[in-house]
Amino acid sequence: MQNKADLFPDPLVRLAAQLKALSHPARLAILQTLAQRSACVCGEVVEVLPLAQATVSQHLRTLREAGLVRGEISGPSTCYCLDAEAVRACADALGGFLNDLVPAAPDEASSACR
Amino acid sequence: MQNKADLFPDPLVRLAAQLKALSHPARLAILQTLAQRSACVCGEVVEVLPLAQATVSQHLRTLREAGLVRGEISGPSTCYCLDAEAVRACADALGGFLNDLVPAAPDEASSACR
DNA sequence: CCCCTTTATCTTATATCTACGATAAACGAT
DNA sequence: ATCGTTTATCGTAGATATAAGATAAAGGGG
Repeated sequence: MQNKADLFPDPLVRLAAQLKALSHPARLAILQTLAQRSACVCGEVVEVLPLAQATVSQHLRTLREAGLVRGEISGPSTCYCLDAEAVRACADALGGFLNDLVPAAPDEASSACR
Repeated sequence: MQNKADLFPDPLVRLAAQLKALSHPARLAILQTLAQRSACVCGEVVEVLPLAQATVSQHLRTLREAGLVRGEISGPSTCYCLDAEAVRACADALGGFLNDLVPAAPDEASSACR
């Protein structure tokens, strides 16, 4: 097949990668859970979600690799929490992209189709 | 395997689905292309992207099914354009979600990890 | 009617994602 | 050192996603 994704401008590739990390309900739920209890204990996340421990760990890894979440080992358990700065940066990036697409003004006549 | 995605709250499932539609660079590039030339001719999109016609058509279908883009047949060709309203709604949905996560105030001490 | 253009769909291949059992690794406690 | 707890990783099955060639469908022009 080949990976054509890298043929696109870098900003698009990076934005798409972050959105991919957000594109599963389990990962959105994990972010909510981490935000609610700022105490970010990993085991709690597993209890809250309807998924096996291995699956949750995998989703957490995805979020870590996307830079939206940080984790550090603390004794036998691991402490996860949102990277608030990164979450804001991601929100800004997508917000900027979408606002560039749609000039914000509600001029409904702007659509050329219909 | 089984689809565990539906076990999550409906708002999360819907938001995740929209983000999934945005999670590929080709689709982001398509949205930009449609926004730039409000004339939304489909063939132009194929010329701009480094992808085969069949692949572009498939990405366009994904965007249509996500409700972000509309298309109507016009003679032999097809006219696509952004659904500006839907794009704004999507931006608001994600913005709302992320702002709920991160209380906007830059109190960097809020992170419990490190 | 017969081409030509344009686009969607069919089919197939390859790759990536999702999910989880099994197992390993790390640590605290006994 | 052995055990129990907690979490990451390995291996793997099944599901989706990506990509494109081939082909069909639909319209315009001759």
